[in-house]
Amino acid sequence: MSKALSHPEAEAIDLSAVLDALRDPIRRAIVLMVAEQGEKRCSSFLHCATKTNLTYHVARLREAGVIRVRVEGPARLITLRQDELDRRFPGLLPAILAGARQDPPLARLVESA
Amino acid sequence: MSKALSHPEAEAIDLSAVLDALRDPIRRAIVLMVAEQGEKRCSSFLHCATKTNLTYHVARLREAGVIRVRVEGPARLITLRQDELDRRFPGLLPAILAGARQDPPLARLVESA
DNA sequence: TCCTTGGTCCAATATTCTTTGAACTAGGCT
DNA sequence: AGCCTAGTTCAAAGAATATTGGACCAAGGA
Repeated sequence: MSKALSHPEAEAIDLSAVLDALRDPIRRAIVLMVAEQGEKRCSSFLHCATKTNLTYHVARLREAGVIRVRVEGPARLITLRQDELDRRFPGLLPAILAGARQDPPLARLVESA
Repeated sequence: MSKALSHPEAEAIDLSAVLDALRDPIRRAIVLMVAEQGEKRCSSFLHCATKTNLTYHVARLREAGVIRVRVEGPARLITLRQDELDRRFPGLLPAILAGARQDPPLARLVESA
């Protein structure tokens, strides 16, 4: 039986956890790319970090409530919890995404995916 | 001769550094209180942490570009770099402050100051 | 001058976060 | 079955953060 990936409820999303999740450039790159291109699989980010390390970063984003991960066959598909997040912390995610877009090295990471 | 406290230029403020600074509840309490009550001295926050520890947290906020610290006699006076921050990352600080206000334990910290 | 107030600085510890390799599992294809 | 793809798990090592105590310093008042 496959383990159910745990996601916090929308109302339980914690500000410290979200800021903590988004303070890392690799994690911001993942989030930015999903924001711009929609659902992505983990392997789309192998140019950012090793496989093991990606598992770690994706788990942090998921546990913070920033992304949702669903299992489809052998792959994990990642989406942004944009609406839920914006209801809980209005304006926060858009502001951070805008900041991420201004960052050339980060934008380059997103390009190269 | 008194050391000149270093503050990053407005354009040099880094998103990772800002999120890093604001991910800590003690630091958010400091920022929230200065946002609501205007200029404050370090000692206003002694109920949040020890003296030494406050020096540390205040330095992190300053080095991230979130607050400005000026020396007046024996005291350090703290203000928010609200306008500069909002020009660099529009909407970010307001969103985080709004989130902080929703947080009962944090709001209680601000009350008790 | 001595004392108090308001903080700083340093060094040590504790904790937490990040990264890695090696071994593993689960699904799907042939 | 055997193999590949996609990703997980674990343990260990390394790096960064947080917290504390003790000594210190500078300004201002008695």
